[in-house]
Amino acid sequence: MKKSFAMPNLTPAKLPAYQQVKAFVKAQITQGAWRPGDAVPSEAALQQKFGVSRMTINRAVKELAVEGLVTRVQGSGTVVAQLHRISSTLAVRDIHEEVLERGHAHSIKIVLLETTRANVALARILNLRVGTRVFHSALVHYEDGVAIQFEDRHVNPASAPHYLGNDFKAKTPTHYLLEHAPLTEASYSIDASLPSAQEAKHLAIKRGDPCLVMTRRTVSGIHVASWVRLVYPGLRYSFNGKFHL
Amino acid sequence: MKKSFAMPNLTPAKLPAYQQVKAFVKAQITQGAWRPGDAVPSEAALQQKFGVSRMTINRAVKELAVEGLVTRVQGSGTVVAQLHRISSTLAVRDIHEEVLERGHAHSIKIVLLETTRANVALARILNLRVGTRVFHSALVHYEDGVAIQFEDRHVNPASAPHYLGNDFKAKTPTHYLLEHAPLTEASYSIDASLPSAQEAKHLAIKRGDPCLVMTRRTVSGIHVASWVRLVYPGLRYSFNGKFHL
DNA sequence: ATAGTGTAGTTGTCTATACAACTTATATAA
DNA sequence: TTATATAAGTTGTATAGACAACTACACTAT
Repeated sequence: MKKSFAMPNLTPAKLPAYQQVKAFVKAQITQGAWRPGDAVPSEAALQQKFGVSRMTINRAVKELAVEGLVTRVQGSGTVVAQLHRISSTLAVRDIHEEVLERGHAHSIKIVLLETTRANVALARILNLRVGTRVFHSALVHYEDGVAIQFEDRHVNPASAPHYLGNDFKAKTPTHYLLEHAPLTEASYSIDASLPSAQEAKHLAIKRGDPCLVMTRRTVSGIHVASWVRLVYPGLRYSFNGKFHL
Repeated sequence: MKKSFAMPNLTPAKLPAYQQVKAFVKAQITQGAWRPGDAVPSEAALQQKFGVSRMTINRAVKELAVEGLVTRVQGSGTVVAQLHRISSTLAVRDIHEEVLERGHAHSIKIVLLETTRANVALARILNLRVGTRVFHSALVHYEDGVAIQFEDRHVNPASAPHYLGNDFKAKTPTHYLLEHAPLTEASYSIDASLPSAQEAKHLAIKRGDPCLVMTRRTVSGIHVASWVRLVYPGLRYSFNGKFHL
């Protein structure tokens, strides 16, 4: 007899013990019974209450701490966290895949591919000496023929010496770099600003149309691998996120 | 003798075993020895290698999975994750505290406080019937006298029946709502757009100056608690995030 | 008053073991 | 060929216990 027949399991299965403990604590916080700053019962107390081992309680509360619902201090205790966080994971990922996932066609126009030399500002960003050779690429990404992103990127040759040899029509810069320069660190900034004349032209928008601009600096090992400015037409694009207890 | 004298502890203390395991796996990924899609050794294999109990290995790899570096499938195994994530935690927090943390003075100007009735769009957002009473507040936040945020908020009376009775000069809407309507769910969207005439006036910017706009919808228990539009002058404000392996 | 000591309570780490749940590949039977 | 069953391997959950590390507080000696 197939197990799936014997146990249709239409009713949700009993939750693991540690999940039940988590759910209980969450409920107290959600319903306002325990307010920010209030003490959460000690592991020993919860162990008594639920009749499970301390390791199980520890796992539950530790996970809640990772999720930011409670704050733990060794030797002192656990309290309900002061602020609820929207944990939004921003993926450093290939826009090619993003577009395909939406069921649309992705295409690229190459605007510029060159080797140039770092000026003062770029040298500081990439942590290089002024005048060092750096690669420079600029391209436009289209979703179903509509321009959605202007990508202006500078790459440190020490991280990806054959960057310019890539066929960007087949493999995006992001894809190439994730392959050839494993990411160890990244920082980004999201601004609103107006496009440059070049950006406006390639995105087919007016100079006065606001844009979302993400600048991102990625580190691979000991080198700053790349610095990129991604310009999105503000009227066609937004960053979204969600959070739930 | 004080312990801090006896043990200056200038050399970093020996890491816990699970941290060492995590560091090892991270290093393999960082250095490119294990590439996305590659299999990570089984817990049994790592247990052999490090000579620790399986629980310790399990903790290490499980945490790496939470951090998004590896993907685990019960019964199958662990593989290096395909895409590295920028884990940026966006805090739903009081701008009052934010400003104070920067060592600046925070002040508020109340633009509008009223009770109104939900139109079709607002009713759908707040999950109410058209015509239901809702609270409406609009205010400007200043940092050292400079306008940094225009806050336009609609609140569901079912979640915070005494919202309008709050002294907003003393307690911001965010603060009040976090206290009176514990957050259970939130979703947000970040756009670039131009300010309305009213927003431009209160933020002391030009109609053509781009703005970062965050719209946020918060849920408390069974009710949609509030919907808010936060307008930041794009030339003075940005959202930042960081990620590291 | 001040500094140090001790103690109880709390969280952090780790072990050795056990069984459950699931995947994959192989062997077997219809 | 097509199901079905079996087995081996892997991760998920849970236990009971132990010791370490740290905090907070009361107490003591100076």
